[in-house]
This record gives sequence, C-alpha cells and structure tokens, in this order.
Amino acid sequence: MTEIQRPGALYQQVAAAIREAILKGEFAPGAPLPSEAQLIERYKVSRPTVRNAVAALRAEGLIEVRHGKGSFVRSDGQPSVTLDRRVSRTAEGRFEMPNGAVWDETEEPTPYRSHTTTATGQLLELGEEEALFGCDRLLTDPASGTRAMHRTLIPFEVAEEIPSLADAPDQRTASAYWLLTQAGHKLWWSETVRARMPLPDERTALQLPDATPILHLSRVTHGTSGRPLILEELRVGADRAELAYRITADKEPARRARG
Amino acid sequence: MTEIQRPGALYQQVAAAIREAILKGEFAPGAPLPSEAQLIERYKVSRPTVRNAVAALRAEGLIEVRHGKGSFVRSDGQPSVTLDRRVSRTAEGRFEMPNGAVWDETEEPTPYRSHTTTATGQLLELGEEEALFGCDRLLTDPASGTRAMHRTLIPFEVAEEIPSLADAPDQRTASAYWLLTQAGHKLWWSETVRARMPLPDERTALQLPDATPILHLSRVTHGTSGRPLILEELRVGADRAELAYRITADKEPARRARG
DNA sequence: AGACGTCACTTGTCCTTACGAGTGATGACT
DNA sequence: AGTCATCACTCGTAAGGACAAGTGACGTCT
Repeated sequence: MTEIQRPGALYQQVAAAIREAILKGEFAPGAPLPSEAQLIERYKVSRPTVRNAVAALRAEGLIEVRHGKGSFVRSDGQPSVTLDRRVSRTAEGRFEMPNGAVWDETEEPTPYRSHTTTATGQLLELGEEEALFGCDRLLTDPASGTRAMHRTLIPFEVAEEIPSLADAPDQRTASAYWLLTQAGHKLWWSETVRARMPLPDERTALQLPDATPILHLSRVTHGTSGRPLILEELRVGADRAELAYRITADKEPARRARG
Repeated sequence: MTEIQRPGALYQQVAAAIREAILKGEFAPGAPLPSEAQLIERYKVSRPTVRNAVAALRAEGLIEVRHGKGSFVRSDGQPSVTLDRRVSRTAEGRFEMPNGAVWDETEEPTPYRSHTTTATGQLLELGEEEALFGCDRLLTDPASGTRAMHRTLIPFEVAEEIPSLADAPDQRTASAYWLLTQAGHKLWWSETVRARMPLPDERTALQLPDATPILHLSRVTHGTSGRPLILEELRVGADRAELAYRITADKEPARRARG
C-alpha cells in the first residue's frame, strides 16, 4: 500500500481505494478494472490481499468478475422490468394484470399436492400440515430475459368449493380470479414484500449475478368469505425487477399490523 | 473431504455439506457451528478452504460469524417489523400511517436545499438540476431496534404554492399530506420498491449484518393537479422489515408500465 | 472479596507457492 | 483459406505458515 493510510485492514484500504476510484468515475461502468497482477504491483500487496479486496467489492455489487477475462464495473442501471402489482378489470368484468401477458412459461408448470408450512399456513390462516394444491412455474420475460419463480397454493377446502380451480391448478392466475368471481366472490388482495439473498438453487434458476438479492412477494387473494382463497408467491432478481404499487387513502383507520 | 464427492470445487463441497447439515436441522438456529479447526479435521482440508466455504455460507446469509467466538446459524426468522404501506384517514379527515407513530427520530432532521438527480427528477416528472427542498431522517423503531433512513424531497414549485410546506420541510409526512389536502388536493400515491446490497455508509447507518440487502422504497404523492407533489424515499434493512400492501381491482384497465 | 493478568480458544489478516481453468489472439499446419 | 494447436493472459482453487485480535475463563495477587 503506497497510498495514504486508511482505517482498517490492508485489504479494506485497497478495497476503499478502488471503490473511490470507481465512484469518482475513474473506471466507467462496464469498463475493466486493472487485473489482479496490476493491482498487486500498484498497491504492493500480495495476491490474497488483492483478491480479498476484490471479493469485498464484489459482495457490495459494485463490480463483476468474469473468469479468464477480468473484473468490470457493474452498471448501476435501473431495473429493466417494472412489475406493476395492480389488478384491473375489463368492461366485461374479466381480470387483467399489467404484467400478466408479458411472461413466457420457461418450463412446463408442475402441479402437485402438498401441505402448509408454518409460513404458508399463517398467510392462508390455516394450521400446519393442511392439504393444498400447488403449482410451480418458471417464467421469463422475453424482452429483457428477466426470470421469475411463481408458485400458486390453493387450500384443499377452497378447491373443493370451486372444483374447476382444482381441475386445473396450473392455469394462469387471471382465470383463477375469474372463477372465484363467478362463484360469487368479490376479490381483494394483500401482498407482502421481502428481500433476501438467494439460495443456491434460486441463484441458478433465476440466473442471478453475484451480490444480487431477490424480491420475494406473497400475494393472498381474499374473497367475500373471511378466509384466504389463494396464496401466490413470486421470486425475482432485484437487479432486473422493481415493483410498483398504487395507494389510495382508506376511509377507516387501518388496523395495526403485527410488530 | 471424506464425504461423497459432489460437483464443483472442494470448498463448495464443504459449503454444501455444512449447508445441508444446517437445513437438515443438525445445527439449530442460533447454535454454534464447529470451529474452523474442527472443520479442518472433519473434512480433511486446509484452513483457506474451510474459510472459503464459511465465506460462501456467510454471503448466502445462512450463518453469522463473530470474531473470537465462532460461527452461528442465523435464525431465518420472520422480519420483526411489518411496514404497512397503506394510508388511512380519520373521521376528521386527517391522515394516519399505520407505522407512522412507531418510529423515533434517532438524529435531528437535517433540512437542506438540493437539486434533482436523474432518478429523482424522473420520479417527480422534472428535469435534472431542478431546485427542491430536502430533509433526511434516521428513524428507529424502539420496540425492535430496526433502523430506517427516510428522505423527503419537495420540488421548489410545489413549496411555493403551499408555503407552509417549505416553512417546515422537517415535519412528519402525515402533516404534509394534511397541508396538501387543505390546499384542495385529493391525494393518491404511487410507490416503487427495489432491493439491493447496501453501500458501506448505509451498512453502518442501518447497523446491518452481513449479506443483508436493503429495501428501497420511493413514494410519490400525487394530487389533483397532474404533477407529483412530494417524493419520499425509505431505506430499511430487509432482515428486519417486510412491506405490506393492499390491492383492490381497478375499474379501468391499468396502463402498461415501462419495460 | 475483588481486581487484574494470563492463557487457551476463537476468527481475522497476510504472506508465499503452486497449479487448474476459461478466454482470446497468434501462428503454424493442412 | 480454413482449421486447429499453442501461448499468454485472465481469474479460480488449494495448501502451508505466521502472527494479530477478540473473547471468556481461570487463577493469582492485592
């Protein structure tokens, strides 16, 4: 390290120096960083130290490393897809989701039977180990290449009431909404948003680069009866997608959420 | 590695073995993992390999490492705070935000004058370098210790129309909404949600552990006039907070979002 | 009894060395 | 001209050694 002494470990000083150079615009987005060998010479440190510094910047999502090619400044560009989470109805009363028509099925939907877990049971206001129908989809937006994992869970009881739901648990959600409406339900939805780092299988399925969190949405469909009807889960890489919501003022005060 | 050969590098095999052990429940959440020395002996690999494996699990957010103490399984527990993003009105017409009363000001609000950037300008439907009033807050939820960074941006033109807005740009947002309503506006909001890894200063300000993404919300207040009135930004650690939205079916079909 | 130093344990940092593996250009051979 | 081997460059993996630094318990000294 020939530079000014900074706080912390050597590799952190190197990382800070590179970070500043990037943020100062010394390396444009997409441009290659100096190779490890060059960084070793520039800062007079060993290779593990350089690699440690690079790993730190990688974990921050600031750079991207390609085997055999080099390190590159990641473009902090906007997400390429905005997921509009509104639901609208056509003049005929059918449902339309703004992004619903955009996605392609990358794989065949795989309907299955399963049971509630602690988390899904709570959202569906059921106990644990309650029977339900499920269907998983891997979706792709052909325009941007963005991938998403979609899951539909329908409690056994709800499927019994509306048999056509269980007959085709792999159908698109818009038609599921339509079936529920025909059965006399007036629908509304509650949606919960979380972000977390992906598990390895999610990383590969969604083709995520390093240091990319995923957005995890849980949408519960509510009808005229008190109990939840459908649980949908959507997982999508946060580098590619952002969410859009529309909020209007409720008349009655909102009841306090847990926590 | 005495275990069965798995795909990939040695350290990935070790990481996979530990990951499976955790997910299988062999190590309960909060429980300590074997020390590096023990892992070296168990898998017959060198210390760098063990450390590499541990680093991978750390980046996944699966474990937490404390200097001088050991590695511990992170509890994948639910977020402790649910941010209900609805807005409601009392009988008197005043606004209430479900979580609005929960937060404490950790530091004094710091009002300032600034200009739009590319991103904020787009959300406010203004050009770049347009004048605006800003105010940053560091908020803490005393119950859970969750921290959040809040920013309010008010275009100069809007502040001119409603002077009391500019007089006190550091006031709570509920009163800002009230002022706009008194000025004849009927309010609605559009909110955009993103997730990304924190910058170093965000990590420290929000006191985030490793491998923790942040949720980045942008809420634009719309009034009776076409143009956006206020931009609020909220950044909060995704390990502590989740978001809750309520969706009702629009009458008219939603216009397609960009992307 | 209390304060404090020491020690054994943990992870953190840093070095050297060696080889494996992906990438692209160069040049020789067909 | 086209095909393919080679080479130089990149990052990835793996080992071994040494010392620093945080943590907590144990034991000694006051």
